Amino acid sequence: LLERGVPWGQLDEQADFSRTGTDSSPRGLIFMYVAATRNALVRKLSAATNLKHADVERLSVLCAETIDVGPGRDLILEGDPVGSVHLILEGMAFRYKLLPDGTRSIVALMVPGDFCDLDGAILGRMDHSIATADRSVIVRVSGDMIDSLIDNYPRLTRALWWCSLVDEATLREWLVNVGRRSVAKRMAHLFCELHRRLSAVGLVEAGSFRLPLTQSHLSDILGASNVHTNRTLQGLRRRRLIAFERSVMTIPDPKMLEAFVEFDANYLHLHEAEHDAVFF
Amino acid sequence: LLERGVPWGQLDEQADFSRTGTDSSPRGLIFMYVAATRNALVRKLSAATNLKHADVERLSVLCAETIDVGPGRDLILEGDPVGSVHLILEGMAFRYKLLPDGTRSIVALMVPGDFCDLDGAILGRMDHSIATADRSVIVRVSGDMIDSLIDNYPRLTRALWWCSLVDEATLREWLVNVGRRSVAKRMAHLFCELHRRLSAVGLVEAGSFRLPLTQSHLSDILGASNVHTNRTLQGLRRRRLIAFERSVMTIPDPKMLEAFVEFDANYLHLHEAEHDAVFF
DNA sequence: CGCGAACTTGATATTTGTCAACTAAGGTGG
DNA sequence: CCACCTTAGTTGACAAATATCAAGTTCGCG
Repeated sequence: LLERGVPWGQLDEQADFSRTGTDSSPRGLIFMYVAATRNALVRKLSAATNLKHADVERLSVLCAETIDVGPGRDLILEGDPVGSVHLILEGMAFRYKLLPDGTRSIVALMVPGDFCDLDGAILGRMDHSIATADRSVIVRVSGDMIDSLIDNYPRLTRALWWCSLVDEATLREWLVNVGRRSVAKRMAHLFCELHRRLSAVGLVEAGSFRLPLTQSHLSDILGASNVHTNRTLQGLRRRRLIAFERSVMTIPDPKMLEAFVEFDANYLHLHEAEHDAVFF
Repeated sequence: LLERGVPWGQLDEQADFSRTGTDSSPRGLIFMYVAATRNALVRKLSAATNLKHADVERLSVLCAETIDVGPGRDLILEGDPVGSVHLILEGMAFRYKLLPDGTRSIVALMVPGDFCDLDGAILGRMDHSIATADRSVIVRVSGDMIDSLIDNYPRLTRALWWCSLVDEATLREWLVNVGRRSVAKRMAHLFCELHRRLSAVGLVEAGSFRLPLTQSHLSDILGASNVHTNRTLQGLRRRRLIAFERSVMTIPDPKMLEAFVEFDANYLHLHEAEHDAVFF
């Protein structure tokens, strides 16, 4: 759905009308349609809040400058001041903290449509680091733009705030996960979550999605040792709850996996409200 | 510092000038001074962002209606729609989730100056429950007020957003804590955090603060069993790192406790910026 | 003075971590 | 195209951390 490296600003004339079924739309609506189709962020926000034409246009304008980053690269480090905000367009990134003994703890995964350091921009300084897990296409938005957005676009501000609150809700669920579930269930829960989140942005096909994480990444997400993560993964494979190789995760029966952990997706706040303002 | 049940709006004439050392302040400044002294929220926000006179006044107006709640009472339950927002004035509350098997996981502690369900107000529905840990005085702000605030007070909106981002940062640190530290260190880390947070709102006296949590609460925060929590607590007591009885926590040597867990308070974002706009 | 909740203790079971070796896969220079 | 090298993944044996179970004991309060 997202074509690698094509800035949305240039996509106006490539609109696919199969969904609107009309060619009499004013240019602005075409733009919005393209943006909404191509941009996981706009899609996410539209599902949750009632954005108006001007909001979506403004949001799309933000996304002029994209950068292409290889896998395993730090985007920003703990302690850095934050001047600009990054938004994942393609690929995957993660938030992490290093303990004094060198142990790593991964505290969030970011998929297309997610902001990386919106929090840092408001708080002023990063209290954690961010790195890519995969080759990624990322939009850089200047801090000034965020500031002016807060001053002039209350609906958009609310939408971005909404984003950071969904991140927070996810963090709460991860905390429950690590605090109160066995490693096998933690792992299954993580995979259920990713399945849902990636489905929501159209990145799951036939139960499969790209998951560019090593077992070491998984360990640092789940708070487990590498050895135990390895054995747990094998356990889930043996039960045919998942298949995972070469960075491709396949969940043959999502219902079964969700039943295994009694997964409740409410915390992801997907499809929270029916949107009505984006296309009309 | 906070006198039980006295709405701040009525405190104008009770101002204590010991800190300003002047009696020529215009009435507005007196009001702001009182609000900033009495209201942990205003204090917190002022430390982080540059609020103007009108912002502080607006913030104080929000706090007209207070309610008094006993300990161990649910304020709001998972799944509830959120119509109004609660702010802790006095006491302590916590966020929690219940797993299908009845296990509880506590995912946040709220102290005076913290919002309870600002997240629910923006997201629309609670994805977790909130209960008091102690008898508490709580301000109820209507959702409409929050809405109009977002539309008309961008600086305040940013300040409230800032609050929710600090909550998020705290959640990340809790996740690291539970995922990567032994129970003893988790516990020490929690106590370090509370010491800092309560100090910031003036609730620590001579190394002691009220901590109305049972060992069962602690277990559900730390992701440990009751028995293990009990033994770990005894271990910290034996090493004279803490004293904790009758809901009073005493930390004889905070430096020593912080050294024990290599505590780094950056994530709390206290004293982030020097404020200049509140008193002048 | 008695009752329930909170706390404490010992014995034992389970989960998970650590260590040390080994195998497989992908990438690189000759 | 192969030899090498590095990283990721795998395995078994063992140790440590933590949970569970089943009794107590103490504390606060009516």
